[in-house]
Amino acid sequence: MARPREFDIDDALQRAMNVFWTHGYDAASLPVLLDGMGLTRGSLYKAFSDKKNLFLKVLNRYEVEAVIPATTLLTTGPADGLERIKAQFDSVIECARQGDSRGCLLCSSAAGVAAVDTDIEEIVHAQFDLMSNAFDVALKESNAFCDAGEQYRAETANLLLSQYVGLRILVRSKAPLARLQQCVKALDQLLSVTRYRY
Amino acid sequence: MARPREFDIDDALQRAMNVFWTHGYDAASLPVLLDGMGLTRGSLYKAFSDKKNLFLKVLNRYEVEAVIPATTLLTTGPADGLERIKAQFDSVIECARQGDSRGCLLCSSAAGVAAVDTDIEEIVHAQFDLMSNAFDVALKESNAFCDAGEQYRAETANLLLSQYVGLRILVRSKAPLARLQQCVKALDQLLSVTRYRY
DNA sequence: ACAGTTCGGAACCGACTAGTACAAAACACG
DNA sequence: CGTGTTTTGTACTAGTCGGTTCCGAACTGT
Repeated sequence: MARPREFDIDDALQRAMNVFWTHGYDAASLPVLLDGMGLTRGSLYKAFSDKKNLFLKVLNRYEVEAVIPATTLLTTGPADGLERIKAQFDSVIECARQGDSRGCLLCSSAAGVAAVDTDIEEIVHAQFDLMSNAFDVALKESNAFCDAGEQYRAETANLLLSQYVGLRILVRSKAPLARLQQCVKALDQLLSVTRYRY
Repeated sequence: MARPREFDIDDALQRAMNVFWTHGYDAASLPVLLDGMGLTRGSLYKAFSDKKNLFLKVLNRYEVEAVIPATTLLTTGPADGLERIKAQFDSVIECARQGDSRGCLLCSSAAGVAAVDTDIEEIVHAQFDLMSNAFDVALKESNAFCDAGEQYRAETANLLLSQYVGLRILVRSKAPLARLQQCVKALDQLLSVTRYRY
């Protein structure tokens, strides 16, 4: 009945995510987006209404693409929960070591456009919640924290969240790799020390 | 010999800092800046060449106005270094509690414009260094860490830096106060636990 | 083959951007 | 009281922003 769309809407979203990820919301102008997504203005507005709506869809995709995998890595797996947490932070370092200084779309958005737009702010909060809860589960499934009180675990989970955010921001600001590695090493040590409390 | 400037250049810089602090670099458009600074286009360009240069001057002022005071609070004072660190984080919470969700100009810039412009990136790195060193001094002057190795202290200092950055970003993203408080409480506890290692 | 839709592409929109040019106003000095 | 110098405010530039409109092309169901 109608002419079919010439591009895959999911591919386009994927490319849009990469553009926003590297440039940030503001710096990702329409021409930059269109170029990166490989389509024209008309197609974009037909498929995604406007830039902000596109970004909202991208944020949801980022949740599926990046946040959920991270949380499942934290909440499942045979190893001790503390090992999973360390693995999580190690993977951040590994990204930076390979020259990827984009950081985390979620964290960067939190500092930028999320401070202005409430719709975006809401999504950011929700995804921070996911991360915090995942950290909490990992702590619960660790030898060091399994016997800790619920309150104490929740607090530590939020500590890990803010630690994660801070590290990601440092990555994006192109902080020297040594500094990033020191952060993670200190975190490992601090968490290991706590083990002996219980 | 000539007409004197009608505004105090330091006052203007102060106001500019506030504008950048609340809006961020990109969102602080010329009209917004001019309005906030209380002067006109001609005067601004006469005194500060252009927007980026103004921002560089503002960042330096932020160092004097906010970073240096924070570092002196960390490096001097009668109390134990660990208490100073806790006080530092508590003051961040107190800011947020009073409804100031601007966060930290330095941290927000790290996530935003510093990722694009190398001049800004440089200043951000330098100020992160100041903070990191200040944390290091505070650790050195604490009962818990005074006997720790230099390496271990440096690592912990960077942990505190990234923790600080993350917390500030969470504040700017208007994360619920409870989450912020939990972060700091967990940090306090974790640092207190480490005391018993030495 | 044809009607009915939806596509992609480009021209166009007003608003806004950072930055410049210039004339008038305001002071200091002789 | 000029005169020279600098600041001031405003008009203006050239370009970009996100977003709309329009039309011919391309495809589908009948």
